[in-house]
Amino acid sequence: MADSDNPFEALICRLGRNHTLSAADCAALSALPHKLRWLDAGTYTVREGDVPQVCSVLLSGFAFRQKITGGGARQIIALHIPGEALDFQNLFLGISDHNVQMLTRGRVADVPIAAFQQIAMERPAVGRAILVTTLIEASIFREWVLNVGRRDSRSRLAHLLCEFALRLEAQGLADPDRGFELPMTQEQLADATGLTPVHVNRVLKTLESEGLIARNRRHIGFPDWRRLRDVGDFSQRYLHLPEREEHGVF
Amino acid sequence: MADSDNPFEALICRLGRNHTLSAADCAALSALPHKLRWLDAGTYTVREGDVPQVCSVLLSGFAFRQKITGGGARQIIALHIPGEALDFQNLFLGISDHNVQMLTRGRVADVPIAAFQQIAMERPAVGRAILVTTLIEASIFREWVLNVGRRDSRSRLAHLLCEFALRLEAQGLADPDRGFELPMTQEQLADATGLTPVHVNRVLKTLESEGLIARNRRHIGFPDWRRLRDVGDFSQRYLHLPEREEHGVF
DNA sequence: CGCAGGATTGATTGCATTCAACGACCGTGG
DNA sequence: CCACGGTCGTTGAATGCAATCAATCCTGCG
Repeated sequence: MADSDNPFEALICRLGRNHTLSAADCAALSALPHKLRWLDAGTYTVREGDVPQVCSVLLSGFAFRQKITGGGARQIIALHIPGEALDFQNLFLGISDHNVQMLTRGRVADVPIAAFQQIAMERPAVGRAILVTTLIEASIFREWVLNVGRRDSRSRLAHLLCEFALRLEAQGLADPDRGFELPMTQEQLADATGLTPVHVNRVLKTLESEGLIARNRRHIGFPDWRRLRDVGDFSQRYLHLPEREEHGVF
Repeated sequence: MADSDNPFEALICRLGRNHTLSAADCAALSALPHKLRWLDAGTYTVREGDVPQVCSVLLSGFAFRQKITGGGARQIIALHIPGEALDFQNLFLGISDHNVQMLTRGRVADVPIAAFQQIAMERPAVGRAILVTTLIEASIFREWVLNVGRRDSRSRLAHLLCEFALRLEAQGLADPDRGFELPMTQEQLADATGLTPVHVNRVLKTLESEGLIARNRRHIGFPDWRRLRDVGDFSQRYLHLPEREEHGVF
């Protein structure tokens, strides 16, 4: 292991967010065998059709899931932020039905699938935490079906920005007051929203001109979170974030 | 219990499809406490915002998941056929983030959530079978994001029909050679594909005139399955059906 | 018979796409 | 240091797919 710090700290925090883990559970998670790797943007961690042998845990940087149509059109299905495991979806399924790729350069810890399966079966609380995490991912998939199926371009983008901001905040990776660095090109935004890059560009400019977002290169600010949230028809219920008092700004 | 037959037979068969269950596991499932109910088309089994107390198992008829935008547009997220549990997605999540509704009149067995949680925690094989089932549902959500996000109307509808046909067949509920009875209005098809009812009507007529489907009221036949599959850009990998020889017709 | 829900058809509109070009930024290498 | 190439972002004009609006047609049913 390259560093003294526990690389699974963020993951444990993430898993513990929706289901309490004992100290022993956390220790077992920390002791998972793994290999650390740096991956460049665009690197695949899972390919459709493969039978994954390891489950990568994202330590830094960002990743995404995508599928491609026969015609070559790409749809981004989900975004992943540090602290999330990239492969729970494939843990028990065998052949992968989609691709997982790095959005930016970042570091991952590759854990053998068998090790995750074992810990999930031997430690009910961990198994349950993993199940809950995958269920939340499924909830996000559902919201994306709605987003892409029934919202107009303006709402779609606003919704995507809201989701990303809130998830970053929940993981302690961004202070929404200051906005965040959106690690995506407009082409990737297009693939995530089912639009074209050109149209994404126009909609972003619209949102900016309306004072709903502030842009500085890839940095996105939220001058009027409430209104952006309304435009994006955004309700955070589907993220199943733990209970807490209303956030000041959000 | 109203009838002598085991109402969970189809569910057990379904759960066992992707993960072997012991006789004891099956017996435990069969012994789940439950109440049988007949539900009319349109009846909700879960409502967004509710904390479900029971998990309904669909015994006959069809059901679907849906979400509504603030503007009132509805998106159908998934379809459910007999033998499927309607609420694994909410089993461990608390507040439901979407609605589940009957598509047709049908019969369900309501099982207390706690009973399902208990059996899942006490019987690792059952827990794993439930996990795998929810992962497959998630895989279907992903494919729907792609379908709605990146396919044109013709492909979307063709894809939907292919999926439904294959799932019915896998559950032994339809013989694809003879087609099947599609339990949806064109408006519901529209909500499932992110289109308008009017456009669904036109696309269906196109598919029919091209010889890709045969229609007789709600009955859909497949005069040229291969071509329909191609038009729908359909690959059954994402359904994670158990391995077996290629189907004669499909 | 008449009603109601769903299916069908036509005419028109509009949102997003497509095609094409240009511009801005950045790292690289001469 | 600056020219160069590549990626990404921006803009304009034209096109097109699906939406919208509005009737009309079926068909089962009370």
